[in-house]
This record gives sequence, structure tokens and C-alpha cells, in this order.
Amino acid sequence: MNPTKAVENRREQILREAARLFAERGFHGVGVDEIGAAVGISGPGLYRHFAGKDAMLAELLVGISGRLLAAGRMRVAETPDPAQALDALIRGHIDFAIDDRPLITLHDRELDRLRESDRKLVRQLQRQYVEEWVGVVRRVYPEASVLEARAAVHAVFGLLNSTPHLGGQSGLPDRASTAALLHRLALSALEALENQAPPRRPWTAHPTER
Amino acid sequence: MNPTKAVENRREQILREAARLFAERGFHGVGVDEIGAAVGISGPGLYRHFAGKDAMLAELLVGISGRLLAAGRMRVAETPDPAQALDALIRGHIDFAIDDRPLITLHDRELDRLRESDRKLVRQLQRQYVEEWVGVVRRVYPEASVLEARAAVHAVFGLLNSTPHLGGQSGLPDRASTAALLHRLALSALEALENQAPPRRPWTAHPTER
DNA sequence: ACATCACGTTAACGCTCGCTAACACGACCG
DNA sequence: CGGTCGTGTTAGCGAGCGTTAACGTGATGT
Repeated sequence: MNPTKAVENRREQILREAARLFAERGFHGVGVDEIGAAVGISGPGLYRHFAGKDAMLAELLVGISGRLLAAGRMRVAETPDPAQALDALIRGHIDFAIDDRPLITLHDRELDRLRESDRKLVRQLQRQYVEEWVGVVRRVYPEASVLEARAAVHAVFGLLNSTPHLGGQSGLPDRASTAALLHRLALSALEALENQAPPRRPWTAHPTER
Repeated sequence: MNPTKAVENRREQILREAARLFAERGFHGVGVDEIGAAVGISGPGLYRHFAGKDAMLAELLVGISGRLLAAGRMRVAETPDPAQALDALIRGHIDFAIDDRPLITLHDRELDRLRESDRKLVRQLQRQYVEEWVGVVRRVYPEASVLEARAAVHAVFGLLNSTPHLGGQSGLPDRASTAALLHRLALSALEALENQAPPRRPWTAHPTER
């Protein structure tokens, strides 16, 4: 009855497999024939669903960035207490990192393979997501400077996105304990912003001094 | 007088530029002509110094892995106090992450592009480096399980290796403050292993329960 | 019954890329 | 001087890749 449904499913299936393959072997390391084979059709049949290989990557990256930002904004909006908002942000990011592992990998690995316009869009979404975090972090740790908070947020992203690296035998028993440990680590890391406020020196124009 | 010197310099120059280009645009995204152009010779002239493009990547990855491990082992060996050893490990890793940024990027991004034997070697070096950290971490935080410690170490690597992402306008003023912040964040993250010991349940055979 | 459309197929083109072949040329050395 | 070696060059091959073209085919709606 609704042909859109089947198409959407096909597209989503292709995107999921493409994400997995891109994450495993890199964007340039995967051929369209392999992506097609992964969904049961072969080679150029993909062009009935996507304009090209680049378009798949673009849709993947814009999608994950947008969903991260949307979820983050929603959690922050509905959580008045800063500490609880930070908790929610961390929990949400961990969900993405564990459940959409391939996308998280692509997200900071293959960004440069995008057309200029798409890359700008993705970067803008990423930046807004980071600033969402920075805002919450600064409300929890008001002594931290903006630059410190931003660098700390990037570092915590690196920490949370380390999930792909612990695949295999070095992983923790189940998903819950992995998530719990990552949560504790991230929260604990940010506590470094609490003590030891930055040298209260006003920011000079040229920070090259010492 | 010593012709080896010039050759070595040429090789090192090629490796340095190749690392930069690989990190910027990915292994498959860089052609041999570009690498050649970056050192003033063109295209196939590289084959007087390396067996092929793969050989360059292999030498880069084996090199960085080996140097990380060697430096880590040295610091641990000459630092009897566990807390100080952990401090030294963090400081050493930060030096690598900041000074050899492209190599750190390649290190966990292009490993799969290696021949089987090289990949096994690099993985073995990486594993030994991780275990060096795990040993120190467990002496500082004896309540943490091996699996927890290992996952935490991977996560801290992700945190420390986040340096490449804060390039541009969002970076901190100078190298020293970046290093200091990363150091505090890493140390603080690992303090999460101090409290809240894992459920002291003995490890069962199949961890799929709950 | 027939045109249309969604969704595939195979063949082939054009381009890029890693690599080899053949050659050049200055430095060193017996 | 003449041969070898180290280090480049350019030309070109062969393979792989993304993409397009041309065609097939079953479901659908009139």
C-alpha cells in the first residue's frame, strides 16, 4: 500500500551496511560492489537509491550529527538541574557510542571525504553539540574558562568514543557495565575542572607569552 | 664521508611528510605522487627508499608503537612509586600525542591497511603498552578488576589522543596549558576506579547473564 | 491488455593509482 | 679515465574503481 515504507527500509539497510563497512575498512577502502553485495543486490543497483557513494557518506554523517545534537538539546532542555543535565548528556552520548558504534567511528574519521557544503553542515552541527555540552559544563564548574571547558569536552568525547577500541577479548562482560564504567570515568574526568582554577590572569591579546 | 646519514635524513623526511598526509586525508586518499611532491622529488622516486606505499605506513606504525612501548617501559622501570609511574606514563603519552600528532592519528585509524604480519606486530606492541599501563593502574587502584582497568586505560588513551580534534580556533593558548589540562583530566578520570569497587561476584563462564 | 514505474541486471567507459622499465647523471674510486 | 653506485627522471602498463548506459521484469492502476 505504502511504497515509501519498502524504499525507506531498503535505504536504511544500505546505510547500515555501508556504515559498518566504512568503519571497518575506511571510505576509500570499500567498493560499491561490496556495499551492494552486503544487501543482496550487486554493484550499480545502489544508484537507484543514492546519487553516489559520496551521498551515502554524507547522509550518514549529517544524520548522526543531527541526531546527536537533537537528543542533546532535548535532554538539556528538559533537565533544569545542571548536574543532572550533564549526567543526561553523558548517558545519551554513551548510548550513541555503544549502539551506533560504526557511525561514531565515521563521525570523526571520514569527515574530510565530504563535499565542501556537507562538511560545513556537519561541522556546524558538531560545533553546536559541543557548545551544548560546554554550556552545561560551565554551569556545573563555573571556575573553568570557556577554552578549558571546550577542550575538556573534546577530551571527554575522545574518552567516550573509545568504545570501538575495546572490541574483542578485552571488553567488559556486558553493555551495562561498560556504560556504567564509561559514565564514571567521564564524570570523574570533568571533576578536574573543579579545583585548580586557571591562573586568574586576564586574557591578553597575544597568548604566546610563556 | 658517511653516506648513510643523508639517506637516513631523506627517509625520515619522507616518513614525516607521509605521516602528515596520511593523517590529513587517509592512507587511500594520498597518492605516491603527492608524497613525492612533498619532499621535492616526484612520484616513483620514492621507490629508491621504500618498497612501496604499504611499507611506509608499516614503518610508521611499527615505529610509533615501538617508541611508545619503549618509552613507557623505561619510565615505569625507573619509577618505583606507582602513583609517580602513572604520572610519568601520562606525561609521556601526552608528549607523543602533542608532538607526533599525525602518528597518533594514524596509530588507531589506519591499522587495518597493513599486511597481516605487520598488523600482528603492531597489535602486539600496542597490547604490551596497554598492559604496561594496566599494571601501574592496578597498583594504584587495587580494587579495580583487570577488565575495568583495561577498559579505563583504553578510555584514557581516547581522552589523551583527542588532541587532534582541538586544532584550530578552539585550542588552548599554548602547548603547556594543553598538556597540563590533559594531565589533570586523565588523572581525574582514573580516580573513578578508586571508589565503587565492581560487584565482587566471581567471574562466571558465560557473562551473558543480565 | 497495456503503459508505467520501481527495482534490478550486465557491459563497458574513463579515470586514477601503484608500480615497473628504461634511461640519465653526478660522486666516488681503483 | 672508466666502472659502479646512489638517486633521480619520464613513459607506460595493468588493475581497480565509481559511474553511466542499455536493458529486463514483475507489480500496479486504468
